[in-house]
Amino acid sequence: MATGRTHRPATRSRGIPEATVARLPLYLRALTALSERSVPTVSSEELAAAAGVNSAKLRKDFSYLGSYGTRGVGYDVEYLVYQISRELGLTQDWPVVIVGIGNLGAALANYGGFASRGFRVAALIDADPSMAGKPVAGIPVQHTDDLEAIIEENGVSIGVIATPAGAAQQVCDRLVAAGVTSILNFAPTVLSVPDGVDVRKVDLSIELQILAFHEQRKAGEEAPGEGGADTTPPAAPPAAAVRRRGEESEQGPDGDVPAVMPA
Amino acid sequence: MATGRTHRPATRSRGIPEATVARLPLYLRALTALSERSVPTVSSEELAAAAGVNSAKLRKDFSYLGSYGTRGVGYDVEYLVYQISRELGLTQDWPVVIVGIGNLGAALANYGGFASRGFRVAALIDADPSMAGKPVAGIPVQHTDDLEAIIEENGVSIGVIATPAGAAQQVCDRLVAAGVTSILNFAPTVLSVPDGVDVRKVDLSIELQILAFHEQRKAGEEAPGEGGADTTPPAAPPAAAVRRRGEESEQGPDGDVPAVMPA
DNA sequence: CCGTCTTTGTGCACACGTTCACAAAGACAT
DNA sequence: ATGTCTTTGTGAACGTGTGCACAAAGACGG
Repeated sequence: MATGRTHRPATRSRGIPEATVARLPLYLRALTALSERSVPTVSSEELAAAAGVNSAKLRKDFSYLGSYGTRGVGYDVEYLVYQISRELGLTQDWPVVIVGIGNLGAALANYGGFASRGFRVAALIDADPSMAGKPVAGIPVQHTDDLEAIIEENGVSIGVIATPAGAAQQVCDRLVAAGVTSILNFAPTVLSVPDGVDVRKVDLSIELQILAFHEQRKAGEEAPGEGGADTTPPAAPPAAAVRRRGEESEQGPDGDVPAVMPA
Repeated sequence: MATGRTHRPATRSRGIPEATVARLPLYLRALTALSERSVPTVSSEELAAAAGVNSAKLRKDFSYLGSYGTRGVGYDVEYLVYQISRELGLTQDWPVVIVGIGNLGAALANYGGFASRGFRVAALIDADPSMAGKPVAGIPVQHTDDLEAIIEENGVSIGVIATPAGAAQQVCDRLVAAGVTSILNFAPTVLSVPDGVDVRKVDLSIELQILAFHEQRKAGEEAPGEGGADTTPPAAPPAAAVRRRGEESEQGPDGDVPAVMPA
């Protein structure tokens, strides 16, 4: 039970809200593009459009960083690029390791956007001995046995897990034990980590399921009277669990999908 | 300016909160694992632990679906699997196309978790003529020219974009024009889509930058007096933009990083 | 049939995030 | 200098999400 926390209540450390932090990279990318086109300044309106957000939100986000920006003019692109980079910690180099060099791991290793912004692939690690030494994206794959040594030697604090689900927790534990305190998890599993370790997950399957939900919603609203069960009615509920559905006063008052009553 | 909406305010269609929808796949995965182990029932406490969330949150999430579950006992695993699957629209098959068969696209095509839950890779599409016909993950790659025909023939409503950033918007436009209404975007760009089209993005670079932020935060708190600028002080702000920083009454009252004063 | 014990379902309070709308700050022209 | 005009920075209102804590529901034993 007390193995480790999975949720992260400690995020609200100081100052910048988590939602804002998550948008900073977006702003940074838009600003970088402007910088490459030698645009000297942008208004919040323009930048917001480029980043795909609301201009008020953008201004509030920036207000957490400080009062950069000039009223009546806008923001100095170069200056803002630097400020956001600094805030995100991109003025220094972050060595990362990728564990699990299958299809996905290899794709990640080859991904250009990695190195572009302060991140450097320090090592590729795989459990398959036959992969050892084989270069992927110009970097020789190393064996899992050396994981701890690699982490320590390179001062790695960010690890990327691209292993099968079954191996993820074990790899995670070893990474954490070796000193990694931030993990990006591509394996479809919930990772347990001790306090102080950040985990972010990227899960293709989950994203698709969320899309499917909305997709179904759209289809059901256009063509009503179709969104019922179309496969075999499933196992019956334990006893008399199927009863109300939107009865208390909550929920929408329109023709809802009735709870499937089997048996 | 009025090219298309990027934010999605239309999500709150009816009933189930977006945050809950995003967690349903998590519950479903945990439940499926239990189902395979032939566990008949789970309590909210157990299931919450398996899904890495708070049990109160889980119960509230389920309460939006209806009153499945038996007090004093818990939830019937099989029944709940079905209910969530149905709610997510996984009782039907969703044909998807993957556009851009590079390293990442190929990895996605090979990803097993795809087919496992209602999703079927209907086609792989790439702009490179030399790839046409070449099988990836057992599916022959087709050329971009046939995109519209493929979408229509297969009734595809979900598209995955794994192209380089430069091509993403163009591909997106074609997908949408051909009838796709949900897009999963792996390209590091903001996509503009008309109302009614859902876009979810997966961006490795952004995730890493968020981790870097927290990583820097951790390092800065442990060893104070180190987290300053360590690269060249950047371009000067436009005029006199650098002034206050946490002066109004907001922000943490401790020794903050002073705004770098260049020149 | 009644009492006890477990676990759900949810009202309520609070925290977080978003958006509006406007005063204040400065650029720029005259 | 002074006035006008643009755009920032932010107070305040609102909406969404989270977590506590407890009443109600039902299983189960006697």
